[in-house]
Formats: sequence, structure tokens, C-alpha cells
Amino acid sequence: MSIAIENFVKAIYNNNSHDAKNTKPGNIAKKLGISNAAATDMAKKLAVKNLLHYQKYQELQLTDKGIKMALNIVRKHRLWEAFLFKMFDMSLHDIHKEAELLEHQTSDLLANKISTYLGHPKFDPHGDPIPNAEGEITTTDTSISLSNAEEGKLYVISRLMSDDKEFFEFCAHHKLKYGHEVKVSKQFKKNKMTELSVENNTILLNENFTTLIYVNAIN
Amino acid sequence: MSIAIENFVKAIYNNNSHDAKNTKPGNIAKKLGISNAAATDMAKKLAVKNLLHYQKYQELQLTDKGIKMALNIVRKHRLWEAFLFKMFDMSLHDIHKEAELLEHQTSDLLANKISTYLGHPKFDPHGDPIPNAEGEITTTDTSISLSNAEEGKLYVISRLMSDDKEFFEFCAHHKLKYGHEVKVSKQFKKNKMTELSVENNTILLNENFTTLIYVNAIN
DNA sequence: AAAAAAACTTAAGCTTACTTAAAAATTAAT
DNA sequence: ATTAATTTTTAAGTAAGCTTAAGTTTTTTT
Repeated sequence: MSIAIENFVKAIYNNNSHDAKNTKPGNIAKKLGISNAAATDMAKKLAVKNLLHYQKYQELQLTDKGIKMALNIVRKHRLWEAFLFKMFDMSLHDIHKEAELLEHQTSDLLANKISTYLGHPKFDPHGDPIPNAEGEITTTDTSISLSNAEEGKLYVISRLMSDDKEFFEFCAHHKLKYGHEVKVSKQFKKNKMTELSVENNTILLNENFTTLIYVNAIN
Repeated sequence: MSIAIENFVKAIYNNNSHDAKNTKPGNIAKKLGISNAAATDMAKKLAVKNLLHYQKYQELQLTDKGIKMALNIVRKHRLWEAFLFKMFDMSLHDIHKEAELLEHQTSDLLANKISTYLGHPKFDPHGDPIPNAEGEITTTDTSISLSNAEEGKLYVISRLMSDDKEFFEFCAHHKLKYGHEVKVSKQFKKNKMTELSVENNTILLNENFTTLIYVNAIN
């Protein structure tokens, strides 16, 4: 399967897992930086290959075969992220970019070697779960986005859900990293802003960022 | 530049360095597994891009720009080989296959990180020299092929020049590895065979293999 | 519920990287 | 030095993965 196909299937998978819904050609096209027409074309082609269900004007839905394929790519992507993060001093954004390329040129054999070397990690440096060699995600995610966190409570950052460079630079600068502790000091519900403290610093985040940062409460 | 172009330029470069000469479209086509016509087409296209000199029916010659490109890819290939060899327990042939894919999806930044991690190695596990970040090969190669080695002398293996799986399996099985010592016990010049001893075992190699194994004499 | 806007699909066309088949040139052989 | 064999080139055609433009359908707005 080509890189174009792999990226298309992955985009649908990612869209279905986080971004709520609206998995229609136009939305996928936007994520991949191609025209709507190209996305419709591709969707029809992948339906023939039994990778997704396609009906005119309806949402795109991966078949079991499509999901399996997506999980295989996602596994390689996240393993590369975890591996590069451990081995080299690189920004999360750079790591993401490299993984985006390497994921398509990685044999199952190499992926398994990387996984073994890392001790079969369950999460990548963004906190995203890494599917196992059979394509299963065994961890259950109980985290909530910062926008839904409760005032006064302590949390651990469990996920940074983005691939935007500025977002990662902001996070790195304010010590908002996977596994770090934060305390939510105030929720400004009307203005959709969240105030939190990280290592004695207080920062105020707006909705753009609070919906990307996921946390788990500390009992 | 596309993967097809990178592989074409690399094939010319490799052909010019080892395989003596005959760097014509047909020969490159054979190495890449494409038709002669496709190779001629590509050669004409790359001439327009100033990557090589092309004249009908003549040998293909990389321009300075083409050589620079080839060295950049070769650098990434060999760094990946060295890196995978160090990190994972994989056969030389598997490592070669992975590197063949990864080389095209590796940024200069990542290549430099790998090089730094390895301590800027000068050779890959086959003994091939690794160009530095500027695309220069600073080491001078004084090695000779086993077919030209002298009877009774001790040598160190400096290069295994192939990408054939059977060759590597044979080498691995007989302890013919980069850096290992061998003693040439007899040269059968008429039959073009070489007898040598490696760790108390005697093996007889024919020309197919002796021309692929390069060695340096031990003073 | 009709009009306007947005999204999706179709159609035609482009580029890349190939293919096969035939024509032209080179190389090898007698 | 012809002839034969091989190689290279040209020509025509294909598939993938896009594009833009125009036509449909759906969704949203009023």
C-alpha cells in the first residue's frame, strides 16, 4: 500500500478517535492538505480495496481491515516517537515530523525490535497509547481535557494532543510535559480559560490549548 | 526530490565507485529493476535538473550537484546501518534492507543526531566509508579484494561489498565479519579460488565471493 | 420552506514513474 | 567488413495521485 493510502487511512482513524465526528472527505482533505475532489476519489478507491465503507455524501468509516492497517501505522509512528525521544535530544515537534515519515518505511520486524528495546512501552511522549504487535490498545484512557478539570485539584499530564509546533514550544517553555504535575487553580467558564500552576508558576490558558492537554486526577 | 530520483542518482554513484564502469541506462535499469526505457527517460529528466550529464548512447555521469545528492543519501544509508547494527540484533542483510527505505525519509538533522550518538563513525558494518555532514569521505581506502591477497599473509576484513542475502548468511556462518582476522593459505589462480583460515576453520571461496570481500594486510 | 451557503461529486486534465513495442545506434562476432 | 546481437532510444500508453472547474446534494440560515 502506498504512502498516500496509509496517510489517508491514518487520517480517518485519528479523526474518529479524537475529533468527535465529521469524517467526511472534505475534513480529511483539510488534514492531508489535498483537495476535496482528491479525497472523494481516494475514498472510492479505498472502498474497492475494502479498507473503508463509502456511500455518497455519507461519513467515511474504516472497515476492520482499514482499522487494522491504521493501527499498524499508528503503532510505528508512536514507537518512533518514543524511541527518538529516548535516544536523541529533539523537540516533540521535530520528533513528530520524523515519525510521520519513518512510519511508512518501517517493517514489522524493526517495529518489534524498537518496542522490545524500549521495554514495550504503553504510551508515546505525547501520552498517546501505543498499539501492541497485534494492533490492540490494551490501556483504558480515563483522562479528561484541562478544560473539564476541577478547580483546586491536582492532576498529572497524560496527553498532549496536537502536532502544532507553537503548541509544543509553549508546552516545553512552561514545563507542560507528559507525566508532569499541575494544579488547576481556577476555571473561567464563561471565557473558557483555565488557570493552573506548574512548578510554582501560574499560567492562564485559553480554550485553544486546554482542549489539547489531557490530565488524570491524583487521588 | 522523489525516492525514484534519489535511488537513480545513488545507483549511478554506487556503480561508478565499485563496479568499474559501464554506467549506461541499461545497467542502472537492471540494478533498480526497471526497464531500459524508463532509465533513459529518467536520465534525460535528471540532466534537465542538472544532476547528471547526458548524451545519447554515452555513459551517465553525475554532476557535482548529483554527487552531492548521492553522498547525502549514502551518508544516511550507512549511518542507519551502523545505528541499527549497534542497537538491534539483526542480520546484515535485514539491516541493509531497512536502511534502503529509511535513508529517503531521514532529515539532515536526524542523520546528524545519529552520527553524534555513534561518535561520528567512519565506517558502516560492511566497512563502507560514511561521508561526513559536508558530504566528504575523508578516509583513504587501501584495502584489496581477497582475490588479490597474498598467500601466507594475515589480513583484517575491511569491507563486505554486497547486498545479497545469501552472501551475508554465508559470511555470518563462517565468521567473515568486518574487523575479523583471516589468513590466506592458498591462491588457486587458474581456478580463481582462494583458501583461507578463520578462527581455526579452513574455507575455500570462489571468485563470486573473493571479489566482494576486501581486506587490509596486518604488518 | 425557500434561498443561500457549504460540502460533496463528477469530469477533464496534469505530472510522475513506470510499461511494451518498434526504430536506431552501438558493439560484438564471424 | 558485413552481419548479428545487444543496447539504447523513441513512441505510445497506463496507473496513481493529484489539480481546477462545474454540477449536485446537503446543510444552514433566514
